Amino acid sequence: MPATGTGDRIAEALQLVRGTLPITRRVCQPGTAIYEAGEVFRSLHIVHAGVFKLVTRSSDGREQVTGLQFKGDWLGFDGVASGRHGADAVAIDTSEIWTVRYEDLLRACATQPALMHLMHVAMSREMTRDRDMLLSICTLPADARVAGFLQQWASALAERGLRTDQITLRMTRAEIGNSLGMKLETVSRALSRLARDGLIAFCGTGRRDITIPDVDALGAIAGRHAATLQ
Amino acid sequence: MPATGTGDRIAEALQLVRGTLPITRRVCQPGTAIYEAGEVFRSLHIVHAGVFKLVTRSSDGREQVTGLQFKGDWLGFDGVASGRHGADAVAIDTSEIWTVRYEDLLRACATQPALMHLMHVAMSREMTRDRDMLLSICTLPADARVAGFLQQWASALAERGLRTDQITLRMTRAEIGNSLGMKLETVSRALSRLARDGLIAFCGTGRRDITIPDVDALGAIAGRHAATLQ
DNA sequence: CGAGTCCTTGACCCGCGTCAACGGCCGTGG
DNA sequence: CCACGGCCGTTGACGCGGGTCAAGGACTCG
Repeated sequence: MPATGTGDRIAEALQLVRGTLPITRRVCQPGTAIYEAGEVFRSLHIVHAGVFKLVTRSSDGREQVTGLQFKGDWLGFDGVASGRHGADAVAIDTSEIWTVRYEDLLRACATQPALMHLMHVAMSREMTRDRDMLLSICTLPADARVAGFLQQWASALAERGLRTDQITLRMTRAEIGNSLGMKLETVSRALSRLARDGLIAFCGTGRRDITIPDVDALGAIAGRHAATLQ
Repeated sequence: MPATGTGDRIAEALQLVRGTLPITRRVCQPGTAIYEAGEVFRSLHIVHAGVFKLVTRSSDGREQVTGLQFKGDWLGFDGVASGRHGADAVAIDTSEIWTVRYEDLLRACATQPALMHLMHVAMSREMTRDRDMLLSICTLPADARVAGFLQQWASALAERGLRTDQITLRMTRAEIGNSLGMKLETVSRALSRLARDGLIAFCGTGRRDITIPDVDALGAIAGRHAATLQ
């Protein structure tokens, strides 16, 4: 499958960063944290391969997956405001991360407007995504949220030119549930219902590999529910 | 009550922007929208007085309050990524807004690192706030969310040096509920329970003016619930 | 004084959380 | 080789928090 326009944009962005800044690369195994909440903020990171989850914690022990970052997404913006990170960034797949010192980035931005805009776009996109997430969680029932999650995952892969005919979820049911504001049993049931209705199909031995015959049909089930509201 | 450290920071930030950029000022009545979802993005806005809500909408008619912005907060970042706004920004009180063209801002940032950092801090803070919101909504029961909402509102006022002994909620129960992911009846019941337990008290004729004898006690009820989880 | 909006409170119900049992897949060690 | 325990996923039964529906009170603006 050829890279899409968005995929090209991501590649260009990565090029631009690599061309204008000193970066360090690092490969991470699933489970390793790039940074953790409370750590002093010094650097930003760009996902070059793999997937990361952002985990926000409260002082009393509650925790919440507040974002999933794919290739081209940035990590670490949460530290800019206070000088300390506000979440953990954990690899959920074998991943490669590029790291740039925030200081270097600021300096480079002064002479490279394109670079600055790039960063702003990344932050802006992330804010929009967070809000869409909030919208889904607050207004959709469990099944639609799971369907939306799969659709988002699939389109994230598609944008990056990766195969979407067969998808391997790199998260447990509990993690998916946490990121969607529901419990693991609810995720399991939702997936079973989606499979029964033919919107997805499990393949392979484990139950983490799925195929999505029609991505748009998945996205439509959110709308279908909303329609019954009126 | 004297301005706190944070209040000073906000004042300084406003000074810096006004000193280095052409801005336009505008006073808004409650209900007026600074921008709406879908509009072409050209400018950023800084709240100079009053309160704004951000309303995110889905294509099928669901809508969600995804943020409240007080003095010193910025509006419009959601438009940077795509060139179009992704939400409505609506005044919920008589407010004054300062507007700067994004283009001008970028130019000024090239020579004024402090200005650039200021903007980054504002974006970063907003992302952190969004995620804390998600955490609350996904992990706390209704009463604790309402308590947290009041606490946040009170501390937003306190940071800006405004009186917090008596607070006027500038939103209907429906709006509060929407922003917290619950229905207006649930908000009403939660407030009644908080009042019965002495954590808040209604004052004045309408039921929008409340006093909070102990702000920290309000914040603690979230933790109290979390403690029972273990 | 009437209409409209907002808020409160009760009664009922349902989606999802909780608890529990069970099966599959893995790595480890006898 | 199989036995074992740990983790993950599925499914059922049941209960509860909060959504839904409905009635009524308080305030505001004509």
